[in-house]
Amino acid sequence: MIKTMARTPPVERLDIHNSELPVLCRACEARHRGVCGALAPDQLVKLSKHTSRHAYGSDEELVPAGEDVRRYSNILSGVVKLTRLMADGRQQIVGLQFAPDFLGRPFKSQTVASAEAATGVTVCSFPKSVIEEMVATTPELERKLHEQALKELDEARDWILTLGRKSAAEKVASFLFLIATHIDPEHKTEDGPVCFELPLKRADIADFLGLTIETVSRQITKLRKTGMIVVEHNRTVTVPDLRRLRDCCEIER
Amino acid sequence: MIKTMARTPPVERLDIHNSELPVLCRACEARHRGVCGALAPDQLVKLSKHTSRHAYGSDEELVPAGEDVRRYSNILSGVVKLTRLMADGRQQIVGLQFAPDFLGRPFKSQTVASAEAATGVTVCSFPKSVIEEMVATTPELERKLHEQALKELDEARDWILTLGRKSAAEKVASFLFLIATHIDPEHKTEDGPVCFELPLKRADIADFLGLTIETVSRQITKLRKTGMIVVEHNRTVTVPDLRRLRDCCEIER
DNA sequence: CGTCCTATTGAAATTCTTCAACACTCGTGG
DNA sequence: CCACGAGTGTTGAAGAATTTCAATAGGACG
Repeated sequence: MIKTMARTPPVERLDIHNSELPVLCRACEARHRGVCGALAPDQLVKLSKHTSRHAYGSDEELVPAGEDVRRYSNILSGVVKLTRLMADGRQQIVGLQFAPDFLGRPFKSQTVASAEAATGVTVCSFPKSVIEEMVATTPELERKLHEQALKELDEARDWILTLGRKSAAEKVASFLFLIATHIDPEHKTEDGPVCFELPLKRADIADFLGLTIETVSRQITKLRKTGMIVVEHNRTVTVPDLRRLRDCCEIER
Repeated sequence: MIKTMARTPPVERLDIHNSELPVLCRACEARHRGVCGALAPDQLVKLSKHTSRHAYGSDEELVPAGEDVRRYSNILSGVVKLTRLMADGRQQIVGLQFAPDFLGRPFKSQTVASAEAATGVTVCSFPKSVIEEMVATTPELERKLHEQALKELDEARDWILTLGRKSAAEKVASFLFLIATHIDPEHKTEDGPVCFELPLKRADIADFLGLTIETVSRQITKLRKTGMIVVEHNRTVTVPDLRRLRDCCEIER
């Protein structure tokens, strides 16, 4: 599970209104840091009437590409990959989303990318129409969605640099750094030691980095052998010194 | 040049109010298809009080990376490249913008990418503060900006696929196809013959595609020799059959 | 006419992919 | 309890794609 912002929930205000909130929303992360934070209690009540939770297993498709989408979602837990497919089967992950990100393309019923669960994923979903109605009357909601779009755009452009100009070694280091700094919402450090579960298998990492499985594997081995990371059970990664890993990414400016 | 929306300008309404419009805005493209389309005449008057036009030569910097930005702009003509630089000098273009795109990162004073003129560029610029004030009171303006952000996000993800999974030949074909379909706002065809000036020199194309100048040159030569394109004076490109070029991009889904 | 900038082309070097073999884990069922 | 297969990950060697280095050419401009 991952959070995108460090802000702590406004506890007192929450206590006051908690009884007015739908049961579903009371303990929900997205209520504070996600788009629902822009909604008033009565709006949440209205929304929750059409809301349902879903769980998906690894590699299950949440939103198929090219289909008419009628529902939007909030990611409650897990990691979602947005993937694009080419005619000959080549695949590329064009975005990763973590809780409590909003899932869906506002103002468009079709997306070229499909959304798949990378790990186990739970979402809270609601009809497009209800959200679009609320967007029209609640500027704060549009602001939230706008800000998420801008954040995703920033991230996409970061990734364009990585894909276009970095070597395989730097790509893998950049990926690990990305996960290390995104996987734990509280632990927003950029240095020191970190330990986490890789949310993606090698094939997904390869599709994210524009590499092959084998190259990813070799680069991970290299990072292991230089002590940059420690890997257990293929998925559990420990980074003894995050700053040293960061240096492998060659990011700057 | 690119359109953000398919909607045709409301001609009658324009005639009625034309005399109320600032002189600068009357003939402006951004007035209809850009963000200014969301503004009422009195807002345009207010904005135009703080507005100024600027012209930039090729490779001039419009917005430096990492600096505090106090002004936003509309691109009136020309092509702007958003570039990111790595510590060792490697460079990547993370986005291309055409008239009448909006230039600036709402809600943030710093950007990691710098904006440079790829061709000669003219912009209409205004203080950040004025726009942010108007955004707060004019939902249509935020909507426009939101939609542009989403459009740019879609384009960035298209490009992630190109960078991550396409061969050099497909990348160059994709770039030419992109330019061919974006350079002329009126001529929105996806097939038939097209002729245009390349807005980027080889070094820029390389930085956009994550390749070297030499590879770009070789791939262009290959496309020339197969009759896919005709090139004059290094910059003037004719595509006899746009659909055939599109097939070289291997896009799908 | 020389210089700078841009673009092209060739040959060698490097990086990454492809193909192939193998190892590990986890369930299932004999 | 072990064999089996599927899914996942690692490693090696050969091959292909792209980069690097180097040389050349053309145009614009003083």
